[in-house]
Amino acid sequence: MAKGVNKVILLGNVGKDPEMRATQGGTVVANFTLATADRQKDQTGNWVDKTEWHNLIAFGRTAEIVRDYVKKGSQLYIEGKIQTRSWDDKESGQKKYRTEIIVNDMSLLGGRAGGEGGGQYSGGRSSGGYSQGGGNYGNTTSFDQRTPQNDFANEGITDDDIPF
Amino acid sequence: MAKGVNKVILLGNVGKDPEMRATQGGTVVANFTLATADRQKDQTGNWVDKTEWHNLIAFGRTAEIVRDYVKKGSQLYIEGKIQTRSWDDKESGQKKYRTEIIVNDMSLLGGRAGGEGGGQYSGGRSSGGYSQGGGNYGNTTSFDQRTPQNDFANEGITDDDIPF
Amino acid sequence: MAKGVNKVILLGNVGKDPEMRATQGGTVVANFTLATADRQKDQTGNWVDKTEWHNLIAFGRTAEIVRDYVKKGSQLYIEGKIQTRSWDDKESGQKKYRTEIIVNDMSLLGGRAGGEGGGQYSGGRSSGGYSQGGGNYGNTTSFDQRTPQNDFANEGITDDDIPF
Amino acid sequence: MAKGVNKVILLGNVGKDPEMRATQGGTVVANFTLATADRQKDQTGNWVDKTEWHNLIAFGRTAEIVRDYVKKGSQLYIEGKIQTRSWDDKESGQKKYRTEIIVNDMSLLGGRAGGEGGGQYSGGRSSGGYSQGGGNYGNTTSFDQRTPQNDFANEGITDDDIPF
DNA sequence: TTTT
DNA sequence: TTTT
Repeated sequence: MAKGVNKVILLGNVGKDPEMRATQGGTVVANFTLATADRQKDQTGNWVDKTEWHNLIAFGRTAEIVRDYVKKGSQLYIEGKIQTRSWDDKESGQKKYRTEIIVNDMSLLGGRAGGEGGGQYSGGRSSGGYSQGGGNYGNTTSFDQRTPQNDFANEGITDDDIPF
Repeated sequence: MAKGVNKVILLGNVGKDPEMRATQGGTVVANFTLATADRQKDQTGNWVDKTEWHNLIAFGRTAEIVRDYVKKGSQLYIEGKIQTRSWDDKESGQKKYRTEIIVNDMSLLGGRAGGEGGGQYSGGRSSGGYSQGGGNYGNTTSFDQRTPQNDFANEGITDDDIPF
Repeated sequence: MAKGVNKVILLGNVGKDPEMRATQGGTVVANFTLATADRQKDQTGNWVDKTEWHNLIAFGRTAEIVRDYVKKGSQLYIEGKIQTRSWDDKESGQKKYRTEIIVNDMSLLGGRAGGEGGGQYSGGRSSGGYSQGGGNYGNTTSFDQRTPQNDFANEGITDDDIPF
Repeated sequence: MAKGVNKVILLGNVGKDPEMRATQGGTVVANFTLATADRQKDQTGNWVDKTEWHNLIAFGRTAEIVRDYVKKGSQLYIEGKIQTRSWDDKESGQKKYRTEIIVNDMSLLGGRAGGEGGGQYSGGRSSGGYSQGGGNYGNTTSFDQRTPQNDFANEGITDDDIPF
């Protein structure tokens, strides 16, 4: 089979500084949110602004770029795909779902990124460049990967969920 | 403001015959699922097929076309946007989320649509054509809209959620 | 039939201030160019930058927004479709082709647009809003529409080419 | 730099059997046309069908798949980018332009492909897989690559135009 | 002809 | 939680 298309294009602003993690296998993972502003008519026919929030996740080289250049407020263009993970919530016993956009391509736009100057990066196909070995960035960056195997424990993510 | 983009492009096959409903206001609503097949490498480097399921929702004129032409197995091209609704689950008291693709454009492809011949339709921008008045299709179609106001009660949808 | 898709997504910078014209029927028309930067490998395996130039054309309400907010240097996100027009070149007698992107949606990004402050606009579906009657903007804007019927004479465009 | 996006999505039918060629360097090249059907309003407000023809070009592994599975009538989903080449026409001395869609991704749909059964293929990112060495397909396929270096001579294409 |  |  394999004749599907699952493509997402987003342009919006980052809600918070990305959260950096790593898998057991050492793959860098970045989680962040993106707000896309929409304008639509309400029942009375008035135009109202509506913000949709998206959960984004990046892996490997793309995640490293997110770590280095993306921050709260950054304006981003994103290409990715939709993925819904599910797991059994330990507390309630209920099945839980979380829909995320896996980032494949990215362009940092000229938005007022939080701080000091803002990097400029446009991701390519990240062709073959995923650094899966994990690196020595542990103590030079802001995230703690001492126990990466537990990072997603509460929502059941494992290395099996890494899409490559 | 309002410089966001929230766009989804899907190409896949419909999982079940669409479920038809209507809002209190009489807007026709179609819910269905779409499977997009993907091929990705697993940890051992082998190519494995993976199917992603998407929840789709169409309104008004688009929903009527879904009702008339889309069935289990239909191969569809879809353009839409991502929307995540949330509500408080009455049983568990937990906050629940459901991410859906709101269908804006649609093309029926030549896939093996369930049955007798298959309609052919390519949705345009549905330009101004949403029939919000509800119609007299109640007893000529397969869905029961006697109590449309209750259709989404279990997941908290109201006319406020209709995006136009 | 009608099951086609013809969609273009561009993100880049405007090359020159837009040229404004009008058709005989009074529809405002904006022509401008957009540069999209690409990075690709050359034969020796080095990454080289390459700029692709696109001819964009907007009509009606969208053209008015281009006129009012877009200038040389503006960073734009564009959605549109590809259209190739052909005509017989009067001088050489040869068939000539010109491929253009018809702009359907547009978002002005935070790029350093030429001048004084820069407007912010994100085009919607231009839903039903094309002002086809022509207006009294003749002497309040920078373009001269006294003889609109001649504007495209050299490349054979007529009102028939306006896609709506 | 390098924050551009140049993306094309097409869904339509192939106009003729693809023409296969090869560059001096041995890269397989496929040229074909794709028709996308559109429905738009004419001046009198009637809906008229309009077909837009696109020139497509595929390289390497993607071209081989085109050669093996695509034929006149095939229904295709395409992702690619726009590229305009220019050269000086030797006869008239005029500058000539040709806009093409470079195919990056492709899905064969269930349309009535010319003949005997139709292959099924969905191109991935063709990640790193372009076979640039040329192969021994010379006498097993329908195209003659004895003098590949001359194939594009009349429109000035060289290996420099191959985008990788 | 743009942009970084 | 972003942005204008």
